[in-house]
Amino acid sequence: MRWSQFYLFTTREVPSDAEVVSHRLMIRSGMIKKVAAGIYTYMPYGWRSLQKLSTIVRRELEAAGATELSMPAVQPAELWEESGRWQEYGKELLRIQDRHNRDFCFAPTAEEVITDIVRRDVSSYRQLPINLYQIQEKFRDEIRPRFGLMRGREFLMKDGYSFHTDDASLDDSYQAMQQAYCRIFEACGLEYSVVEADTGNIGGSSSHEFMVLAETGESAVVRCAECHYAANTEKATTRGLLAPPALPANERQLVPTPGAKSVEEVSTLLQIEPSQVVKTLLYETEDGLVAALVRGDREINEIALTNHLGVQHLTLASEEKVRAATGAPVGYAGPVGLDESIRQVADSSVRELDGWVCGANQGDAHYTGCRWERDAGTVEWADILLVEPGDPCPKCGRPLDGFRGIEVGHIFKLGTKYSEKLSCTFLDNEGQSHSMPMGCYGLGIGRTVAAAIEQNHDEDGIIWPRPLAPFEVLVNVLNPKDPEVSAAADAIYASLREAGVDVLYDDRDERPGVKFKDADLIGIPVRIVVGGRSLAQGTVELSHRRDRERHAVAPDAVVSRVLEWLSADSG
RNA sequence: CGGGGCGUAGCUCAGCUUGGUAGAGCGCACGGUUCGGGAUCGUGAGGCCGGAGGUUCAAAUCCUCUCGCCCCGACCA
Repeated sequence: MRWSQFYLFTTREVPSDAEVVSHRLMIRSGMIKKVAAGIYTYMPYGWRSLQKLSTIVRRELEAAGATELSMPAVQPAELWEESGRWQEYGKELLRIQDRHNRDFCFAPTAEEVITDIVRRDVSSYRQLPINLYQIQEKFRDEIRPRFGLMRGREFLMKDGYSFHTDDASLDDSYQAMQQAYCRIFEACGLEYSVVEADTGNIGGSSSHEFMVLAETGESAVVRCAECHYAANTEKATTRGLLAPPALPANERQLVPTPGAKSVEEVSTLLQIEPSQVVKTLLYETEDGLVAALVRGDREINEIALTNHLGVQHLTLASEEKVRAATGAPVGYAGPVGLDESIRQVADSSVRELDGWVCGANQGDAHYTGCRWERDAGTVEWADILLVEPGDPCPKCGRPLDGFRGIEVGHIFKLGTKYSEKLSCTFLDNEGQSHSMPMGCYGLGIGRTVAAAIEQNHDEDGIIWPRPLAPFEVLVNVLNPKDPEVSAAADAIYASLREAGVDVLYDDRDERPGVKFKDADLIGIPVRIVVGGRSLAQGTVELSHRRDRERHAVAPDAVVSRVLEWLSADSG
C-alpha cells in the first residue's frame, strides 16, 4: 500500500479529552475518530489492526471446533422478554421502536437469538455439542464510556456460545475455549493472566476473565505467586486473615463518642486499632434494608454482598433511611440492638474479633467489649470482605500480589439459565427431554487492540506486536523527488510485495523529519529507510521499531533479511 | 444518576473577572530559501464564540434555560 493513496492522517496534537495512552495514540495515529461519546469510526489504519486480530481469533476458534455465523444487531423484544432480560438488563440495554411501535433492542450480547436458533434446529443429543460464534458490533449504553476503545458504547466483540448434553461436555468446551483464548492472547504477544471472576448479569455458575496487565486497567486483580490462584477482587476471597488482639469483653459498655463517626475517629478516641471495630454499613435493596458488617480497617465487596443476598439492586442507604432505621445519624450503626427486621450479613473476618467496638444505634455513642453470641442479634456469616493485596491466599495462605488489568476476555458456564427459559431442549438416548447446558465466551476485539497499545508503546508512539500491526513493514523513501532514490525505493517496495510481505510504502513528499516522526508514531515493527546518503554507500537502512537500531543492508538483500526478521519475531 | 469541569478557526488554547471592531500556535493554500528526526521567512483563506431566550445603546463576556463533551464513583468485552 502506498501511503499517498492510503487514508492515513496523523496529528501532532491530541484532543484534550484523551487521557490514557492507547486512546491518545489511537487518535494521533489516525486509527479511530470519535463520532459521539463512546462511539467511534474505525479509520483504515485502525481497522487493519482490528482485522488482524479478528483473523487470529477466527483461526484459533475454528481450530478449537467453533463455527462462525452472524446474528442481527437489532433484536425483537419478545426474545428478551422470554429470557427475562428485557426487565433485568436495565438502562444499559438500548431499546428502540420501529414504525409500528414494536419494541426492539440493539444487542449487547446474543444469548437469546442464538438459543432461539438452536432450539429450532436441534432436538437430539446426536446433534450436540454445538459451538457457534460471531464477530460483531455490540451496543451497551454504558453509564460512563471512556478511554477510547477501552470502554465504548458501541464496540466490536467476538461472542461465542456452546450447547451441550451435560456438564461434562460443557466443561470440555469451556476448557477448549479457555485454551483457544490463551493461544490468541499469546499470539498477540500480550502479557495476561486468567483469573476467577464474578458472572455479573450474564449469569451462570462459573467464569474466568482474561486480564491484560496494565497500570491503566479498570479491574483490580489479586494473584498468588505460590499456587497460582488468581481472581478479580470482585470475586476474590481470603482465608486466615490475621485477627487483631482481643479486647476485654467481660461486659459490654456504652461509651460516649461525641462527633466520632468514622472508624478512624472512633479508634483514635478509644485508643484501639481500626481492625477491632465492627464497621456497619446499611444498604438499600429491593427487599429492604440490609446491614453489612466488616472489620473497621477494610472495605465491603458489594458484588459479593449482592450475590449473597440474591438481590438485583444494592446501594448505600441514604442519610434519612439510616436515621429512620437506627435512630441515629450516619456513623453510629451497629449490630447490637439493631432492629431485628434488618437483615444482617457479617464478613467471616469479624467473627474472630472479641471485645469489639461498634456503633450503639444512638448518636455520639459506641459500645465496647462486645461479643457475638452474647450481644449481637441474628447474623448471617458470609465472605463479603473486599480482598486486598497482602491478604492470605484462600488456597495456600501465602500473601496475595495485586495488580491492575484490562478485561479483554470473559468466559462463562451458563448452565441451563437460558435454555430453560427459552425451552431449548433435546432428547437423550432414552427419549427423555433435557435443557441444554450452555457456555458463553466473549472477547473484546477493540479492547484487546487498545490493551496491546497500553502494553507496547514509548514516548514517541506505538510499538506494534507484529501480529496486530496494521502493516508489518514500512518502506520510507526520504526524498521521493530524487529519481534514483525513488527508483530504488520503488524496487524494494515491489519486491517485498511480491514476497507477500504486508508493507506500507511512505512515498509522500514530506520532509524526512516528518516521516521519521510519523513512522515512530504509527509503530510498524520493521522500517526500511531509503535515502540518498546511505544509497551512495550502496545500502539502505533496516531497523526494528522496538530498538530503532539501524542496520545497513544492500538493496538486493533486503527481502531475505526482512523475511528473516519477521519469522524471528512471529510472536 | 450523584459530584467536579469544559464548549471560541480543522486541532490545542487565550480573551470572559471589569460588556465596546474576535486573537495566538499548530494545520491548510500560494511564493522564497531549505531538505536524514515534526525547517524557516513572507502572503493568505478560515470563526453567526454549542443552541435558544433575556438584560443592555452595545453580549464571546452578565442572567435563565437547553444541548453536547470530559473527569471521579456504581456497570462490563
